[in-house]
Amino acid sequence: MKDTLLQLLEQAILKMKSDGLLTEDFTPRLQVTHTKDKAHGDLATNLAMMLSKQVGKPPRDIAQIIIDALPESAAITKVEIAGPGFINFFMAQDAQSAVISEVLKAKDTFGHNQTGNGQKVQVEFVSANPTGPLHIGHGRGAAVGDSICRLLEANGWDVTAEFYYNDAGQQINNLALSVQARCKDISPDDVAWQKDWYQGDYIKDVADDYMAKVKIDAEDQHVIGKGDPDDLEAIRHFAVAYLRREQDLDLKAFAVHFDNYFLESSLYETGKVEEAVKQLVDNGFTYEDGGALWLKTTEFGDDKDRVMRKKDGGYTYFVPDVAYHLNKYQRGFKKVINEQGADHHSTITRVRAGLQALKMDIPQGYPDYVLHQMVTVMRGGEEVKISKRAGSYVTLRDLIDEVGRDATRYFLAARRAESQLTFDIELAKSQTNDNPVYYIQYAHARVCSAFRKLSEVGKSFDQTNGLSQLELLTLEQETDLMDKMSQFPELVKSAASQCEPHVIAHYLRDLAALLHGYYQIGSDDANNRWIVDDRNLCDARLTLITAVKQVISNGLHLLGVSAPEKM
RNA sequence: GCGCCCGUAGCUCAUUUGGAUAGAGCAACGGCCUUCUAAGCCGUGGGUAGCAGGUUCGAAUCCUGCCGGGCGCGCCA
Repeated sequence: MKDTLLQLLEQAILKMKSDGLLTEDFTPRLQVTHTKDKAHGDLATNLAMMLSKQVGKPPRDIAQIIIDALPESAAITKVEIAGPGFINFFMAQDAQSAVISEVLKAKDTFGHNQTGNGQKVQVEFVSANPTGPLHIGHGRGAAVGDSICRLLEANGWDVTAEFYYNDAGQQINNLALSVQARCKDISPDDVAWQKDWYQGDYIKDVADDYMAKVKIDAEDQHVIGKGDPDDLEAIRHFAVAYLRREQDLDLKAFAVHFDNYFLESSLYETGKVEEAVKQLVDNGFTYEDGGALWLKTTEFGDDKDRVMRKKDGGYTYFVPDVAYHLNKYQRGFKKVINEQGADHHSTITRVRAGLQALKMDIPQGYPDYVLHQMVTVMRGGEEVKISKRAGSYVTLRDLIDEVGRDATRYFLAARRAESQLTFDIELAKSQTNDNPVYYIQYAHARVCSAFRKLSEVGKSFDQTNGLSQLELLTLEQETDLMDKMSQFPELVKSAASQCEPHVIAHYLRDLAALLHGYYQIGSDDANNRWIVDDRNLCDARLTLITAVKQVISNGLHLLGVSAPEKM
């Protein structure tokens, strides 16, 4: 419907150009929006106001010129000039109902497009260090990142979801030392316990399994506990595998899938870190000071230079990160999106600076970042403090077990990433109308329920007939649903380009509300029920709600939330 | 102190890239089950969009300065 209007407006602009009202090289960015208020018609454009300066006439006069230049179309029943110069379009009922057959034809691909044109894009998210179970912050990253992947796929991109394991460096040493201490029955209360060791109970579990020579089957490694508390290397290997497996299980429970797991350690093993460092040194962007090697990140917008190689000879964390992102680029990912917690935002400047300093013609803004702000967990009105060291934190797995996967994913993806998020466990758990997840799922289930009722009362549904009777759908609730569904494709497009999955959540809430309202008018007046005696009207209505059910299902899928048939 | 993010109804949040009278849900209040699922619907009240300027036909949205909150500012990751 919107596309039809856009084409008509383009023709009008061409005509205005040939009439000499617009210069040939002027191509305005056409904007057609769905109106909020039905008194303003179905669609509206601000074109006249945008052309005002170029043409040198008042917007309302230009609006009239545009209308005169507009080709005749059966899709439009009325055009009005309103307010400061909006042009409002009232669309014909059959132009509105066309969306229903589009949905039913495209089914689970309705709303999809080919904007990405099959190009490769990599989304890196979660990337938790293998030093402990995933917590709710990782959960937010998982929910948002996975949803971005689904959105990009729906927009025709060739998506690779990647998890980067920082399995090298000091923190892994601390992990190994913590486990070793536990193997030797040293507990956090003992004086021998170092303050930067990990205290959580899970460390004890790792130590027990290591000593008991348990076999660990992680995603791509299989390790058997050696049982020797003095072999730190064996402990390290075992602990990393153990925690990777735990994280894999967390992600599986969360229905988040990764195409590739990338190990930081592999960058050292293949010499990629050394290569990158050499390149940076050769390009003259480094210097030695105080026994350390520095990168001149200030030449790329940083507020101070950063140490690359410490006095002790080890590299700081962002050096392998630079090598890693060079590797992404060399793997052919011209577009890369990194979804991370905002507490790591200072790495952005460093990684980008490092990539520029390599002089490998990597574009300046590479890679893209989506940063999510911190999550606060509330339980019974009290904030649950998250402390990894103390081990007193809500793990993602606990949350999924207690709240459920669908609700957890929905709540974590339903807010803009940049805003701080309060996760209320009681609210997410509640199976009442407070909870938007169930509200939306119920709308889906309600349609399914209607079809179960249909067969109970011995009636049947003829969708082909329904599609030929759509003109019977003239109730306000019916045209509202059509209008809402027709917005879904645009939303999928903008949500992907902006990396904003939360708009899908809000859209679904609105669509579900319209569906529930449509159901309800059948209670007030039996003539308005979905299942009615009039065969044609019944088929038409059931065709409409079948389409709505499909769109809800498609939207929920983008969020990784299930669409139950029954609740 | 410096950098990034945020500030919209009592609470949690939207606002389709600058559009029309800023919208939902929850909470409060009043209605609706002889029903295709009441996990639902309808109605009422609730706003100086942190504050002050600026940009323009038009600003919650863009710019500047304050105020408030979060995160970061390590030769940790």
